[in-house]
Amino acid sequence: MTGATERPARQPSMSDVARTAGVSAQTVSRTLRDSPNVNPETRKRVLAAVEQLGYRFNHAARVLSSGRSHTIGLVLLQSGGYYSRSAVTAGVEAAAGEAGYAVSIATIARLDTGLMERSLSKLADQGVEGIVIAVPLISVTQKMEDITRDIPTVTLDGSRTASALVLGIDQKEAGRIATRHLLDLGHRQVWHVSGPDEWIEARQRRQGWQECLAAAGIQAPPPLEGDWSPDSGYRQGQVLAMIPDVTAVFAASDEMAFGVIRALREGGRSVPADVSIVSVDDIELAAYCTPPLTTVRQDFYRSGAAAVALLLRQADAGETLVTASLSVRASTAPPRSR
Amino acid sequence: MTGATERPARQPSMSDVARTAGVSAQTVSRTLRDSPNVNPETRKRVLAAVEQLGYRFNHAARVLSSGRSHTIGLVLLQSGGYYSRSAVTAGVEAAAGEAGYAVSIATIARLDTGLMERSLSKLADQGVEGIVIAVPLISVTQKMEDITRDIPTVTLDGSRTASALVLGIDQKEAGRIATRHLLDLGHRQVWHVSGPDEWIEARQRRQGWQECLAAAGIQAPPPLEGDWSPDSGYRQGQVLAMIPDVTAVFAASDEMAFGVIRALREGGRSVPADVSIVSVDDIELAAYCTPPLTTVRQDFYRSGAAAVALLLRQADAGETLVTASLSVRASTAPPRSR
DNA sequence: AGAGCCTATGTTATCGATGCCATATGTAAC
DNA sequence: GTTACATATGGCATCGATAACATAGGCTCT
Repeated sequence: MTGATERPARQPSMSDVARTAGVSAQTVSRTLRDSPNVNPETRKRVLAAVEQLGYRFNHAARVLSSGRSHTIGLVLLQSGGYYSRSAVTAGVEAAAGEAGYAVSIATIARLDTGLMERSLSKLADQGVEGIVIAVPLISVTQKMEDITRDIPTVTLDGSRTASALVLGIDQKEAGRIATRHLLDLGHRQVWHVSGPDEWIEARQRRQGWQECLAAAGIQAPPPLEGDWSPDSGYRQGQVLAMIPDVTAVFAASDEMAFGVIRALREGGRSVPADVSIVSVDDIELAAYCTPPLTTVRQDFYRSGAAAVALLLRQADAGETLVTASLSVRASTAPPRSR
Repeated sequence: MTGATERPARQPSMSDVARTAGVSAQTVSRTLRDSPNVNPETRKRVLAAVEQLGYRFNHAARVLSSGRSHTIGLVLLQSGGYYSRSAVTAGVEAAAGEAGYAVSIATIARLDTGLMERSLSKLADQGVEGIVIAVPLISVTQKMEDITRDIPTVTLDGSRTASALVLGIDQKEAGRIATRHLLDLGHRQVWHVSGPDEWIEARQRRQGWQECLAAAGIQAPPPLEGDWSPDSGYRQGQVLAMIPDVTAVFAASDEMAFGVIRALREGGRSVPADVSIVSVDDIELAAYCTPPLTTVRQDFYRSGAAAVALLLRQADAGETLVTASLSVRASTAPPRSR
């Protein structure tokens, strides 16, 4: 028979705990939130009841009644550099976790305004209290503006909306450092394999390269555009291999540099004896390939963490949080004297 | 003065929309969930009101009242292979997104039972409807059992709890394929740089290697243990470089293979002329290093997506969802005839 | 024409925790 | 010995959406 005492196997709630501990639900709530005014004796009873029933609180209910979700949204691009994506994610997650925030991710398959809008909406619907955008905003739509106005947002690549904070990684400086290094070795010209033009990071690195050459009185050759992938580096490397004068190349990412090196080798050029290469990122593998890459180090993990700190108002927007530095290894050398 | 019409700038709710559209909140709810019984005329009015007020629904309220969170939790390890982590994340996110689920991530800094418990608790508290565990479960505690009993869980590395589903990536097979390839080329012995022993994946790959050698009547040399990092591969490679007999090495990951190759080179051995190397993963860079790596491909993206499908009961547990296949490139060759 | 059944819509209770206010002690101050 | 204030606890409304039930027309069928 269908007795009155029948119980569905549902999660115990706060009032179940309260009943078991012989107190009110309110007291349970206070105990679990470490409210000051709870008798140690009572607290012990409550905690025992929690343990006994295997109680765990209901996030949704808490969010609804407190109006705080304690969640941060992270927007990532599915393609475009496995390394940086992982590192940023790890940094965001670590910093958020430390501050008691959960992270909800939204990946977009490709750079597309519609997809971007949908991702932001999805996060907004989830009630995230802050958003970290780790993909470039090519064009900013009204809807995107609306959402980023309502919810604190940090962009990690230098693109900006009216109200999003921008975390200052000085990409131009990275381009300058790389180019400068090659010029200092004695090279008279530096070619560039850039990232896709939609990426502000790519544009800034290219700008740094151009400015550095200009400062040295050198007319920059046309940049060769890749898409961050090793394969795109390979294809542009094949182009470079056909140009006899090339002695120095600045690749906008380590992964592309791998491709460039392979193409140059296959084209009969030795690295670094014939051609020197510098890139940006300093992924873990950079030190272990042949030759070990000279590259400009960027701390993605740290910038992810810094983004969260910014969101949570634990840091100021102005701060230059992440800097670039050169790791000199074996893919660069002075030009061969003729 | 403090008029009665004063309005806090809070998000509009369903009843606000209802009022504007001149219908009940229930009708708004039905409209937004595409319930069949709504007059097209009414629907239009409701949608107009939604648009006008910039209404977006409250996830927490929906979760609370419907009892469904439409969220999947993903547990990742912070270290241990950037590539596989990203790829799994992307796969999980894509599959989840397609099914209308959000993804909440929990990263653990290192393999530690306490951290693992905390991550699972965090996800459970958030009311996730399923969990994908992409890190090895070294030892399974009672608490972990409890949570995975309540919430559908898929583990991606072959470790198991009493109730978690296991997605069958045949790591043993990967080890066998790699070893077989080297033996087929004529090598009489194959050394192994393995992953950390805590990882079931590492153990399985090692087992495949051992079995394959045993089947060929070869006594396996002691495996050299790394931690997946290129650096650990480098250190074990230095050991290998001191052993004159070594002609073939099976590295448990591409990243370690990079390190092994570097060490062997520095030790005066040429790859593949003196020593052949096969590894596992087929990361994007594998094709572009020097020499291009021969490696066993594993589709992490697909396995992430498959894990979600399993969770959502759109696939059966038995299915062998992800297979391994060999990508033969230039890091392997027949042994030098003496 | 009335039974029976769809369709479109409204009403009310409910999910689980918290905010706010009320209340009951204890206890220090005048 | 009141007043006054801190400590410990309970009661009730509330957050925003949905489930379950209720109702009011309009239609079909016998």
